[in-house]
Amino acid sequence: MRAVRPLHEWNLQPEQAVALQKELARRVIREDRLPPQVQHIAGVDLAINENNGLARAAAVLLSYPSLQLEEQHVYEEPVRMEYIPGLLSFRELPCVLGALNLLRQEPDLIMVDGQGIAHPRRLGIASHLGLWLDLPTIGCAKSVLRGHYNEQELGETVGSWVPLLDHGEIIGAAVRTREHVKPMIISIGHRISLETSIRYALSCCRGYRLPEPTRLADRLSKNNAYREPANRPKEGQDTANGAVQDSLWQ
DNA sequence: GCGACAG
DNA sequence: ATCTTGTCGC
Repeated sequence: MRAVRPLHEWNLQPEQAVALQKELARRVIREDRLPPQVQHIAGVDLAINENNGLARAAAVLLSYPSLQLEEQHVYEEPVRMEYIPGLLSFRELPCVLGALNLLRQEPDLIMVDGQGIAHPRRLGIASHLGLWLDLPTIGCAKSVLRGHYNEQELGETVGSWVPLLDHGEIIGAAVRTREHVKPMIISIGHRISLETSIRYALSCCRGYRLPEPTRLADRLSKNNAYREPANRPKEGQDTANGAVQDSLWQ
């Protein structure tokens, strides 16, 4: 993907990061500023391997609306910061950017595993990423960080949704992406409206709770992460080698 | 002081 | 995020 101008430093103290978030939040665009024809949607996620201290980010690119997988990349680097609620982007974004940088095709829209503006300072990881790349983004979280919604009024059928409210302000929506399953928390990331965000989130679902972009990125970030079965001889491998390795197991 | 707290 | 077996329901 094209190179972008860094917005700021990443290695900041928590209080500096908080101050920066307040500053950046003012730049988030909450209206639709995306191509009339969205043809490619990217999904990103990150997993951590506690065995080696590495964070592995995954970026996938899907065609839209067909949702065919066109690209998938992973990028690893050491975990740089502990998890602090509200400061997730400072822990995960540098690595996520590394994965997105491997894309050949620039996406029209990016879906992120986490909040957009449904955040204490209105700058969740999706919004932060959108500002950094100046691309439309949507926050697709599995749970609430900030705000509340009325569970009673949320229907059980796919497509129903209720607003996520923070002291009366609408900061997102609880969206039923799958029947009888906990709703996704969808919020504006950047350069998109809430209504449009919900529309894309739903049109990217294929029978699972998570929209495909995020679901596939989530899977990719975990699958390659520390999953090499021990010495299992492969087809066509020298039998003598297998014998030697078998003996080493004794 | 107590509760809440993306991933 | 990660751990972790069975279990309830469409």
